[in-house]
Amino acid sequence: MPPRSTVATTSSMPAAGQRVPYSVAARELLRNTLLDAACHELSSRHWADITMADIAVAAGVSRQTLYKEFGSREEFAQILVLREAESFLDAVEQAVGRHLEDPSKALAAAFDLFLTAAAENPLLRAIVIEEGAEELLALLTVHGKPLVERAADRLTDVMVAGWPLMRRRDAELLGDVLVRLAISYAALPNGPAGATAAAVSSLFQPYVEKLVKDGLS
Amino acid sequence: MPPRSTVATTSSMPAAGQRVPYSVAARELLRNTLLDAACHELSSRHWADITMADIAVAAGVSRQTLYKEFGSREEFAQILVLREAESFLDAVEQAVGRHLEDPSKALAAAFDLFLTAAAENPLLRAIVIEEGAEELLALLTVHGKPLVERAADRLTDVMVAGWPLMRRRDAELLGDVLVRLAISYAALPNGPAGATAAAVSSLFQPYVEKLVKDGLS
DNA sequence: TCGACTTGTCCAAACTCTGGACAAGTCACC
DNA sequence: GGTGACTTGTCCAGAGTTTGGACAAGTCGA
Repeated sequence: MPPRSTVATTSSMPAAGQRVPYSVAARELLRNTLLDAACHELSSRHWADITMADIAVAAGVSRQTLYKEFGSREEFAQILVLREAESFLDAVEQAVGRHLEDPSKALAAAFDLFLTAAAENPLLRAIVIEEGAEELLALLTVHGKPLVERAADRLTDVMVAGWPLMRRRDAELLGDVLVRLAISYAALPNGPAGATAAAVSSLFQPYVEKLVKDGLS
Repeated sequence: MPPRSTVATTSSMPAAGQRVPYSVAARELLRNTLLDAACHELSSRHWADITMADIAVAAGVSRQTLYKEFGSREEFAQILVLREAESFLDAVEQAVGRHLEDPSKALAAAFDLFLTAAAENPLLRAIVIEEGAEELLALLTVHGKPLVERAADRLTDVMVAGWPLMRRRDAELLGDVLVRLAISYAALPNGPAGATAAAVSSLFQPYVEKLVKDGLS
């Protein structure tokens, strides 16, 4: 089995263990092999020092194949970041699911889990701590539209599914705000994860309780 | 993620999570996709009713590719059985490793685990319980040389590694005998797994204790 | 004995990956 | 401010795989 370090399955998780035709699985494997190779390189060098040729070689593939699969260095970086985000979102969804009875606790648990994992994640550490990763940093912030939208969407979906009385437009706002806060605290922590999570959770508690209980807008 | 149902990694398990170049991973994926497809078909039909074309289609690949990868139907079946065996051997090795201090307990635990897993394994059930799998059955018995040798080898290795005083030629005999017994009881159970395991273990206990303690031949 | 079907092999066409080349751009360094 | 070393992104011919259609030989039930 080709091992993926941080992510359980690939992006859109269709009913685990499903039968995938070889051609699809092979393409997925190629993309993951390349993304994995980049992650691996990142553990020893700065993003700015890693060339497309390095990544191709590390994946055991030609530079041409890399370009064919991900149009440009920019796109490659974008997808690298998005893939990592999916694994965080998987974890966050599970955390929320474990506290459906208490939205405030769910929020705190998800935030705590996210910040703790973020502090340990190799890719995020490379972006946040080290120099020479400005290009990647931009993908979380000024060029982070795809990331924020995708994350807010998934967060919205899990909230609407878990708390049916909550209106979608309220969940959308909350999702967007929470994602932005999460990224901010991941990029620039402010004390231990648990404390930040508790603080943010207490701040949103009244609002969330209201939405969940009587669905007011 | 390309899902393998029963086996954790592919045969010769090299230090999990190791970086594999794409071309190698892709070939492995192709083989596993085909073997998985066959397993899947076996859960609804007899082996004799499954054509090579069925397997190729189920894997999303041409019949030609299947033949190129595994010369013939015979070879394919052989490798299907051997792959399943590797997953059993992984489990058995772990069971032995958990009881290194008491060889008799190790033997009983491994035998128990093997028989229990064998009773539930879809491929083995297809061979043992259903009609129309004679071709596969032969691969465990009259044509089972590759299987028995491979299993005995791995068992020998784990014993020699775990109990250094044991002589290799004694371990080889013991490995061979145990594998043959295990196959026999898997094919034709004789009471519950635990009871069989305990009985076999008690039978071998004096011999094993002697080999482990003073390495006499 | 016939017809339907399978296995195993062949081949040309389609597709994918490779590796060498090149223009355009960046950047350190003189 | 120019030079050389290096990277990105694109191109292309050639190598390697996969495909699908075809066929001989064999099996098996009717």
